[in-house]
Amino acid sequence: MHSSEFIKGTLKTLILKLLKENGKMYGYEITQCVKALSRDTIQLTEGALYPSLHALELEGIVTTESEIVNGRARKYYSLTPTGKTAAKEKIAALQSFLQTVQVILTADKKTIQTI
Amino acid sequence: MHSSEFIKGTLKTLILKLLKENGKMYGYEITQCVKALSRDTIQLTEGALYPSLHALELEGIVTTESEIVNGRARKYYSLTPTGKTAAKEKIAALQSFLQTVQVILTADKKTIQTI
DNA sequence: CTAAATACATAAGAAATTTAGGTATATATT
DNA sequence: AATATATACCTAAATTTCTTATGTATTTAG
Repeated sequence: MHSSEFIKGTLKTLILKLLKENGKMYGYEITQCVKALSRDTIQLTEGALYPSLHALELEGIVTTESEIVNGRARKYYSLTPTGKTAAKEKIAALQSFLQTVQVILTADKKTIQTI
Repeated sequence: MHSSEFIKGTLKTLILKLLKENGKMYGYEITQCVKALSRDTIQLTEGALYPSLHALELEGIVTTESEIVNGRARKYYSLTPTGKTAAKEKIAALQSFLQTVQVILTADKKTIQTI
């Protein structure tokens, strides 16, 4: 279960993507979802996740509602109207960026040297 | 020329990729190369680039040689033997990570909700 | 009954980047 | 001739973001 050092900067956008598709999710659920979707290669740390969620709330991107389920507190996060717009933009921007990086990483000598 | 906030964590690996293909490059050349390969969407900042290069040198990943070209000093960076191995690993790791993130970003509701 | 899983949180420290500044030469523009 | 732009390097303070470590608490599995 080799975690990667590359999550930097992508965490918030990944959260927004999951919230966009799932409607609402709670923190622990997000960690498990990312773990499953990444085939156990990305294990979000709680020390990174919760502060990110709190920041998104402060920014007005998400709202929260607390529930007690099976005797345990859960805090559900969902996108605000502003958040939905922001999510679309962020997701598109990240996809575009990833594609650009892929182009660079897969470029061959000729392509790079003819610049 | 909209720069992205996602470069976080990928900078060193991008440098290694370019050095791997080009043999040796100097700082300014790296910024121009990334700019061109990214169609002007990624403009490396010098404040990020030079400290990264210096760190790679300290780590023994790259070595330097200075030259005067057209009356201006250039500092060429190239991979050490250790660096070549490290570069291959880093590049492969980043590609694998990017693919994983792409999978998540392009997953649809059904896929995500059936976890 | 104890460990693991579930579920939240924060805080100190480390790492990486942004922002802003500095130096200097060559070339293109006015 | 003067000025702006491009080339070429560098650093340092502040900020952001993440890791690591720690804490609390309940449920479930062994």
